[in-house]
This record gives sequence, C-alpha cells and structure tokens, in this order.
Amino acid sequence: MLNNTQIRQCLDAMAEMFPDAEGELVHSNPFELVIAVLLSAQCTDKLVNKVTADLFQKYKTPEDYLAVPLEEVENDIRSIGLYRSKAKNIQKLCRTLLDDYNGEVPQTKEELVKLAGVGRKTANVVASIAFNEPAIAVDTHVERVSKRLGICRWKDSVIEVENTLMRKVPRDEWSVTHHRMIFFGRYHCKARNPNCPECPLLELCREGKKRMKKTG
DNA sequence: CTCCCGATAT
DNA sequence: ATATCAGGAG
Repeated sequence: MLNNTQIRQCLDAMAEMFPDAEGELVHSNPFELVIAVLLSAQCTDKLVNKVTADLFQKYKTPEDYLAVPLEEVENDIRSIGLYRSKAKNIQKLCRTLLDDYNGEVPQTKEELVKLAGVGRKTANVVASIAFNEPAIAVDTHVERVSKRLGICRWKDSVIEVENTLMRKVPRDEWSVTHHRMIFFGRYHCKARNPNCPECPLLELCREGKKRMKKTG
C-alpha cells in the first residue's frame, strides 16, 4: 500500500499529465447533465455526446420525455446500449422531478440517488459538476487506477475505494482528482494496454512493476 | 448475484 | 471472437 507521500506523488504526476482534465459530457444545464450521466453507464462519453446532440434538441424538459411513448425514447437512445432500462429510467426520473421537485434537479447526493437510474457514481458526478459539491465519483477508471497503484486494496468495494480516496485526498482536491484519475485511466493507465513503459509512476506502482517484469 | 446491450478496440 | 466501455436495478 502507498503512504501519504507516495499518494501525493501520484496526484501531482496526474496533474502534470492532465492539467486540463474535466468532465467531457456535453450539457448546458443540470437536467441535461443528469440525463447524460445516466446514459453514460457502461458506455463511452464520446458515444453519449453523439446521441445527446440530437436528443437535447428534441427533449428540453421532463415534460418532453413524458409526452412520447416509451418506445420512442428507446429508439432515440438505442445506439447507447442498455437502452430499454435507460429509457424507462429516464421517464421515471422525469416523473419524479415533476412530482417531487417542481421539475428541477435536486442538489444533494442524498436526493439525487433517489432518482431512477441514478446511483452513487452518477449522483457524485452531478453534485460535483453541476452543484460544486466536493465529491469523488468512483467509476471503473478510478477504481482500476486506485487498485493498480496501491492506493487501496484489490478486494475493496467501490464504496471502500471512495472512502479511502476521501480520507487520503484533501477535500478541496476531490473533484479535480476525480477528473485527473479518469483521464489517467482512460488515456494512460488503460484497462487493456496500460502504458507502463512511459509512466512517471512506474517506480511506486506495484502492478506496473509486475507487468514490466512479465512483458519486458 | 444476474441482467441490461450496442459500439469500439484489440 | 472477446473484453471493455465515466453503472444501476432487481
């Protein structure tokens, strides 16, 4: 496991590699962000942006998504994958916004996770990006990077990873760290073919050293 | 735990 | 062909 100094090295290296890391989901208000993040589950941001380009032209409000049959929403997001459950969740979420929140997106994580299709990770992303609430959303990249580097243990659950990061990273760096870890994971410490040979963190990375030994 | 599920990289 | 993609619900 890495000590606090080594974790600091990780954060600094990621900051140097990806100084401009930020969310890549295109949106112009909290409602669009919720829809975009919901759609992004098990799916790349690039593909989500391709779909929402048309989607957000057609559907501006919760009422708009409820004014058409479920099959029409399904069809409009089909290329995303998991489209049946996501379409159903979108309409259910819109119904809740109208019934319980006056058509607005609630601002706290506690309220956000009550919405259909919004779990812990999505709630963290929305709270962080739309409402400036410090949060570390643990997705597949954050989890993989944290475990490979040794910031947390391999067997840790998503919530344990999140708690460890919140404990080890200063609160005012949570959101930016979240984005940098995602960029680091997406473009450098990739799931399939991590770029260990050119990694500034190789010397303190247990997984990286193991891989370098294996593949030369 | 399983299921949802199309697009993409390898 | 197959693993993986900014997960969540049942």
